[in-house]
Amino acid sequence: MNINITFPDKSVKEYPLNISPLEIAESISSGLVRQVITAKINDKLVDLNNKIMEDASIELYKFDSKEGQEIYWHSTAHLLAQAVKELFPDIKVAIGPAIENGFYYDFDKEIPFTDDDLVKIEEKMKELSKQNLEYERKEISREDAIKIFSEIKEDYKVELLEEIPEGETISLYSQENFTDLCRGPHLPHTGKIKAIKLLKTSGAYWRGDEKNKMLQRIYGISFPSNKELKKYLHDLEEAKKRDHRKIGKELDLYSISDDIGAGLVLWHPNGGMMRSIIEDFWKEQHFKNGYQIVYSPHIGKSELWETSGHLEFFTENMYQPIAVDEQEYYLKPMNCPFHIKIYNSQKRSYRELPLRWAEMGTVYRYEKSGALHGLMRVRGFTQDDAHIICTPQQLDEEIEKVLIFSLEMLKAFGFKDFQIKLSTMPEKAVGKKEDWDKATESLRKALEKYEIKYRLDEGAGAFYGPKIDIDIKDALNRAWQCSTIQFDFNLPTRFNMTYIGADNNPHPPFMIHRALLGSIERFFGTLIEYHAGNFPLWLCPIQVKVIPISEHYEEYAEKVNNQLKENGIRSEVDHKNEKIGYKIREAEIQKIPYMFIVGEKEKDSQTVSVRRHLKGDLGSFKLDEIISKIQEEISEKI
RNA sequence: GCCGACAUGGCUCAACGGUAGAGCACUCGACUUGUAAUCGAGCGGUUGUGGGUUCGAUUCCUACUGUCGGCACCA
Repeated sequence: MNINITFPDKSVKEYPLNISPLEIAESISSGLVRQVITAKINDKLVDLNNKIMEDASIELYKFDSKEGQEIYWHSTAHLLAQAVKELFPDIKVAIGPAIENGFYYDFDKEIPFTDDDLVKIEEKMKELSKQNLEYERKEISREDAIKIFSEIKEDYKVELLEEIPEGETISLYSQENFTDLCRGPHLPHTGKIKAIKLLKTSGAYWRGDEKNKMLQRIYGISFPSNKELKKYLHDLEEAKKRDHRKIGKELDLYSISDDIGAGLVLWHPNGGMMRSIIEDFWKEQHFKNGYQIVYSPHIGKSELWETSGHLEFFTENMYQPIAVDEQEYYLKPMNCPFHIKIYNSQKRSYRELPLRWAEMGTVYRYEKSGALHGLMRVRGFTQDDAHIICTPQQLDEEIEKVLIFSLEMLKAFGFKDFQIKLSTMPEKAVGKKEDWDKATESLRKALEKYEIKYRLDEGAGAFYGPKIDIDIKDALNRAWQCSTIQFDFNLPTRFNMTYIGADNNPHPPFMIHRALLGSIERFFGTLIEYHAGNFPLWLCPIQVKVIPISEHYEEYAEKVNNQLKENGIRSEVDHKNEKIGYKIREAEIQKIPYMFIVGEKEKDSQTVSVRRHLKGDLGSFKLDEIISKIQEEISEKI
């Protein structure tokens, strides 16, 4: 008896009943047999030896697909666990999934793994992979599975099994004498795993809960060829060169000093210049978008933070109070209470709304030491904060406006690649359900109206309201939340905010917190990594370095420099008594976009020889000509 | 906060149970230079901080501080 197999291109071929995806691959090409990792039969991923018992659609996946990689890495995780169990029979295994880049496996081991252990484990994995051990699937009852894992004292597996709902298929995968609870599918055998690298170890809580035991995690990656592994490791090294902490030091942008305190940032003149440009642009854009600027102090009395609820809910993130005149003052962890106080300073009419109040507000939060990270996670930072206070009728329009504003802002700085998520009501929340629904709906509508791709994060909203967050990834692919648009159903009530409606009655307004860049510090960190320090011209602290060939041309160099300055271009003359090659090298390392080389020729013809960072010599230009070219580049923000 | 690793001049890094060395940077001198490092000399460190072991520690132990990689947190 035969069955019909439909391929992704809609072509249909006839095969004998009980044929496997691997056999189908064999019928196509030997190259495919070598490369195929998994198959989707009727939209379900299966092992390659899975028998097909009816007419079906098929899709074969190689390592170049997301599906293929996931299965490949997941199988490598099993191989890792097998190797670890062989070397350390007493440890217990927990879980080991594939992740975005590679895989990990968590183990319960009293003494953490050492670097030497890692080397040994990797060797063992390679040894096991050469043995072409088959990944065998077996479906069994829950009782039997619990029995099996209880006998071998794999408590974590038993715990997982006990939580699998009744009636669900339970499958085990074994290679040789190692058996793991797993949904699968897997590679046909370990021999498919050619190149393996264990990357790092770390502690990780069982089931991601701080209250649980800390397990030992091993991260790794694998590829079908050594060449791909090498490339991956090379790319990783390259990515590390874009680290804002490294570039921040090299370009003298900022520093963080132990003597001042962890997570407290010093902005050096170069970084300060960039920050000032960013802030000027920010302010200009806010005025254009109907915002008003407010300012508020860095500290406030304890009563304020009691009213706001921060002392109750946020206290472990706040610095200790300062006692003055029998009063306690706290450094502000947020700006909102101050903006609300401005609002409450007079009776508000619906005719005034919406109000959009923005502030570059510097806040202090006591972040846990382990959370600190360069500019990305600090203890003192300046939020580009704003609060929008409006009526329910104005909600949709305000959300749309702020969403578009925020995307335009990121685009102005060159960001094209970011992830947007919509977070909805968590289990513990304040405020009326109907307000939550209205607000969430408003956020969702705005995203959909502009066809913005987003991920729905159910239950991940703040306790006080739903939100849209925009994450930007750093050089090592770690996501950092920058923009955020959050509703607040907590503070307006706590501070009893109202406006007088057309009906002459007081009504509670809607309040939206939003930060477009997030914080200047974090945003600057992502900006550095995104551009690898090769900033768009308009942001560069020094745009042109005028480099005289020798001391004889310093006068002409100064003349050029002055003309650049008069035209609003940030320039400097290199007065060092060095050869031209040295000075160019230095300017290149400093990533200065334009170098004007001036010597005899240039002086005589009143020109400059232009070199562009990373591009090289552009030839000779009349000064006016290159100045207008640069001005154009600056105004276009490219 | 938790797990692990690490901490040497401004920077990058070396060395050692017997009180530290290189390159770059910086200063001075010579050279007067044509698109990624000219040569020479000099300056610069009580080896993160405190305690302990030792005849002697920067090296070994310990606590703290900080950094790095994860985990957790992220109003």
